[in-house]
Amino acid sequence: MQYWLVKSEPSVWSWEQQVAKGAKGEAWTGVRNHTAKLNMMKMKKGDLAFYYHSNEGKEIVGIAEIIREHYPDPTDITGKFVCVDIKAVKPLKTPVTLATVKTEDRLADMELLKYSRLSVQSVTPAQWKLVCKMGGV
DNA sequence: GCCAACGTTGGC
DNA sequence: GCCAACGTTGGC
Repeated sequence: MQYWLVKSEPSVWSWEQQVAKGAKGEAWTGVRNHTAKLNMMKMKKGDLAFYYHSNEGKEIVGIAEIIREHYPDPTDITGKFVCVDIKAVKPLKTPVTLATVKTEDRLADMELLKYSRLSVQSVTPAQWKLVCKMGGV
């Protein structure tokens, strides 16, 4: 069981849209970065991921579950990139903002702070627990 | 295979 | 809107 963090601009694909898809979930497409791709290829069915809103909000808003492991991204004409299917599990009671993450010493190593441009990141179990606690879950 | 130029992302 | 970080492209 591994933990992840996926990022989306709410104006492109928001948590609310993800929730509206329900248990069927939605393909997480459009990733065009090889580091992110490698992370997606490591994802297993049942793994959990934080759902982060970039640009607007800049906060972790919810928890999603990987419901289908990687397969070729249908939106990628070159066939090089992959996607996974995810579904919304539950929202954080209190969204954890980027500013809050920055003030927490124990989260100083989060990839969110180190590699701000990476759209699919891994999260350690310790980081996962702490962010859940901070988010009221 | 190096590296400069350029494009994109995302925080501020 | 600016800029830093970083990925990609293309000339040599």
